[in-house]
Amino acid sequence: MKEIFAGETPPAPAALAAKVRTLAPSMTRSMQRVAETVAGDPAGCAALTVTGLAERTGTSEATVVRTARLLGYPGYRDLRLALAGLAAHQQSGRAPAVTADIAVDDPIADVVAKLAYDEQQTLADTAAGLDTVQLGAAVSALAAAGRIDVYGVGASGLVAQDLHQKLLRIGLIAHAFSDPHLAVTNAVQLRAKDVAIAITHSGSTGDVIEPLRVAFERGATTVAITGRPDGPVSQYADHVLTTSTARESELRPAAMSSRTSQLLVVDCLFIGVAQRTYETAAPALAASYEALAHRHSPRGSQR
Amino acid sequence: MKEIFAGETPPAPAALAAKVRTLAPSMTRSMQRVAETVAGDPAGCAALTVTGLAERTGTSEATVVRTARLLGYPGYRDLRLALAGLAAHQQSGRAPAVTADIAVDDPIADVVAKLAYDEQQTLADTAAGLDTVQLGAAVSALAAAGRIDVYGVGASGLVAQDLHQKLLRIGLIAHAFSDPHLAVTNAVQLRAKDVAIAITHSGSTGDVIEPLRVAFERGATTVAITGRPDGPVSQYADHVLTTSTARESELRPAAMSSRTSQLLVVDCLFIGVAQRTYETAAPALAASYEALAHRHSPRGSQR
DNA sequence: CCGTCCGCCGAAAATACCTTTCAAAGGTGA
DNA sequence: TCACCTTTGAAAGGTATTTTCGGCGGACGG
Repeated sequence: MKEIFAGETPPAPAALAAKVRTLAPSMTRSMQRVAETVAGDPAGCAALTVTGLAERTGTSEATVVRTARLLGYPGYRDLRLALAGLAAHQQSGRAPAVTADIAVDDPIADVVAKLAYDEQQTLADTAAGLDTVQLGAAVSALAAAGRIDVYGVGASGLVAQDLHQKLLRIGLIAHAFSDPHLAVTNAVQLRAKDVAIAITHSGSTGDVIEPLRVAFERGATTVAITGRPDGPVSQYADHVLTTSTARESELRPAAMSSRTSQLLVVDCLFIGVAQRTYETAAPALAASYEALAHRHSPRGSQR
Repeated sequence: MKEIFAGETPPAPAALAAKVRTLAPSMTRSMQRVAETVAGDPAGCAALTVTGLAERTGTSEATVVRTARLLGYPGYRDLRLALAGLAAHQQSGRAPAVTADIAVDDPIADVVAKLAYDEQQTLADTAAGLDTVQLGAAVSALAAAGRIDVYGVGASGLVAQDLHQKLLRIGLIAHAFSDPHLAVTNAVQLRAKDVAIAITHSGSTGDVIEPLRVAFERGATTVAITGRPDGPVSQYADHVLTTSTARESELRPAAMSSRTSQLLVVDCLFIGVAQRTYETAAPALAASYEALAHRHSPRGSQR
């Protein structure tokens, strides 16, 4: 678990709000105050010195610097620069309207609009926060893998299956496990050239970490897709792909936005692998399409 | 002679290049060098300290500060902040390339951007095209249903399972079938108060239409979630919810965007039902959250 | 051609700001 | 309750920025 955090986050362009949300759970109270203040008013904070921001948040300079570090910057100075950039950025793109939470008495049309907006937001945040270097490394590993195991339980289990289906379609040998026992017993079979992928929003789902650990110890390349890159799962992951965490509410469980985010990551992995293995992937995709065609409207369909 | 410049120029937003040109004649040689460097590469200069910029322009710190003053900023620090903002601004200006298709040789970062953009587009299209009346009717049927069966095969099967999981979470009696035989044999059991939902992008997947037909004939309320509302599946559907179809390409199969679209519809159904059955849904959601909590980070996480 | 003046320039001192260290306060589990 | 670990802010320690100040070079008049 040596340098999991080394270069974990690039300077971060505009996805600051998303990053704050992602990292908030792993922050201490005072750091959260700082992070929220910063995310809430980038422009205002950019004008403040360390001391100023410390006063405004009722904390100390040290805490402000610590927060800046956690957000991926070398120090406060750089956070401040990023803040200035972000301020200029959102100055141009005027604010949207449907930021409100979904309420019990919202008419159905509002629900549609808000959900769509939230999911779009989640996608944007995920894309902005995704470390393309890690992604590229994961793609390379997948493209060269002899065998690929994907672990996920609950809502993440469906994402695991989605990835599984996709990889099969381009001719790779992949398996998806939702059963922790099966996952572990199969993980034991993995060799150095193989790849194991764990999908967990919380980053601390034991049922998923365990098989990844086994795969890691067997020498396989391991990938974690998680919303908590600092969580336990990262200990056994060679490459960590961070999904974004949207605000949740009583009616909108976290599973919903995490799923959207995870699926985007999975899609990126898939496309990336398909590019690398184009020679075999393209015909395989075409073949699977062909094979399905005749299953559409074979019976019935008399107008 | 301190405040000659006080209030002379406002912070200056993005018209820095223009200001440089305007003020250039009144500048001394070294100051012009600094100003031109800054105007030429705002992003690069934003990363430099006073000393760095002084070296790069072959001048001294004092000159850099003097230049910053002349440009209307209190000091170099503020010029640098403005520079960072300007850099971010013109960074965002160059992003219209994402409308293009995903190519085999796209760098991974482009893949991420394009995929995210496409999926966002799909969401917007779906939300815009969704018939809220049909949706409301479907929600009512679900909220009042005694039993709910969901059919979907292939990629749509995962969506069916997603809906299934969600409905279970709020205490409804739901089942998802990917196996056409099981689906049909179970559809026979449905009664008038029950609901059957078929999910098929093509609208003509026989394996899914067949159980829906059975359910329809048994008198259950039937719902179709399809990208082809004019397809055969609609014959047996009381309510048709239309998903949007994004352009697909060789590398990006239709399944990808249809899934995004279907999931949004499913989410809307879920939230809608949760609203209608709030009294029972809220505690059920809370309970399922509670039940899962202790499965997170049971082991590991030393450090 | 020389001397003096004037304004530009940069080295270095002075200051403001940022970062690090360290010890105390607060919380947690045994 | 105690020991231990985490969090936190005060203050020391560094760096970056600003200011000061004297030198340098050109311009102009003698």
